[in-house]
Amino acid sequence: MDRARRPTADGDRRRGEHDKRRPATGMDRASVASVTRLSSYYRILEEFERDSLATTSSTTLARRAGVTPAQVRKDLSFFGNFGRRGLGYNVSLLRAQIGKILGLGHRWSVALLGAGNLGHALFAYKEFEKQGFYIEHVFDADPSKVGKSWAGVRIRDIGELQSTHAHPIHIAILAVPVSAAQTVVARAITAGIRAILNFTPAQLDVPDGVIVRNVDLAIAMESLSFALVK
Amino acid sequence: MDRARRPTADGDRRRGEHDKRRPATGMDRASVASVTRLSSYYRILEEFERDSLATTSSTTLARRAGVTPAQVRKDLSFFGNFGRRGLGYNVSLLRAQIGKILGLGHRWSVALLGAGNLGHALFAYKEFEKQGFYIEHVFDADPSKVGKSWAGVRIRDIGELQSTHAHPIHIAILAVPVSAAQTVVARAITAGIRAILNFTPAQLDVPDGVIVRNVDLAIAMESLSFALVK
DNA sequence: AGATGTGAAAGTTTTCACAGCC
DNA sequence: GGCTGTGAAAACTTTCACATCT
Repeated sequence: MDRARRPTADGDRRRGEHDKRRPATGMDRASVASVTRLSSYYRILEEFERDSLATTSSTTLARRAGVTPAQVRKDLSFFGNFGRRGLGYNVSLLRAQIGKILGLGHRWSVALLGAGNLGHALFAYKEFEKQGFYIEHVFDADPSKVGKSWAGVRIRDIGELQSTHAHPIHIAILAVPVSAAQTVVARAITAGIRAILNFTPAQLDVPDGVIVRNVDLAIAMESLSFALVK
Repeated sequence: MDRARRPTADGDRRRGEHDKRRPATGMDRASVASVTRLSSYYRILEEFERDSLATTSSTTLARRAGVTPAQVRKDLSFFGNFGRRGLGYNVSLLRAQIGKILGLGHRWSVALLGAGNLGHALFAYKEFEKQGFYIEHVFDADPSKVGKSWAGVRIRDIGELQSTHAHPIHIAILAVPVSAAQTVVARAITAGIRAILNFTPAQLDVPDGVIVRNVDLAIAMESLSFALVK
């Protein structure tokens, strides 16, 4: 099978791999780093909106996000012209536009794979629902967990992942032991899931068209110890 | 106070900010991305060692890590010449050398700030101790939690963070509510902590010389929804 | 032959600097 | 004067390709 070739260790992925020769839009030109920054602008704008600020500028936004004003403008320019020269940006309009870019208008159905400690913490994590990510399915392999419920969601056997679901599952959160990671991911893909947030240290092997973002906690820690020791 | 200027939203940081005009060593030339990859090579080498492989090559390592062989060699070249031309790398030697680069020889003393759901999951996360990160302190502001113990570690009031400690705390894991993030971080810094793994969505304001790595779970999720919707 | 280590080339991202608009 | 949007320059990262060693 033809498999994705080159995800960076921390979950980035180069672009331009399977261009269909459409004219390049902002979608294609913006890097993962740029999209990550959009998320942080979005958070800041939510806050500005709560504080009833009507307008803002790339300078203000940049200071809060810890980047340069030029970077803010460049990031936004990949997707359109959202500001007005001389005036800046309308806070709620810009927030809405970024939200649309990030796909935050949708209600995303998420499956949690692995109901251990980490799985439970992620299940309880409030920020996900705020942004439209609903963990509506929980799967685990441990018979002592299967059948129990978390906040009304029944934990089902991981084998049931591939059974037909009334509604499609958009995203899987992978929080199983590293030894089970590849097997479980293969099942998720068979079940039609095309986006995976991977909390295991495993380097997942997925077919083209499936998106993986790695959150490796130990690696993040090691980048700190590297900085401390250097 | 003079403050750190430009961490990228996902925790990267440009180099070359306060060069002391020493000749550039690998430590300075290697990017955060490169160090992240070193961590993943380290994991793979541990596995090779368990499988009793004596030697390996940049090609083998690269395939497993999902990068190119040239990248493996370049990453390593920032820190030294660990291989032998024509022969490849000695698995255990290379693992040891990378471990040293990453500061994995040490026993790092870690304080967990915030004993909520996420904090508990991180406390229980096995990979940390395997790499030398020991969560020896847990702090929380909630009086109903203070005084309880997790696996022999007593949860203390966050106010005690600044009391003198017999042994220094090297790293703080920040898992408090976002509203408390900046206050708690200021205390951690007063207590002498210079490295922070930040699980809150807050953009932390820290003095120069303090290292922050952000793990923003909602942002990781948003980068998936962006890819799904585009 | 087979592999590393590394300058140089290619590619990507960030910053600069300024035209254009309010 | 203030601020955006953007080509061009600078900086940085990855890949190439080959000298060098076993």
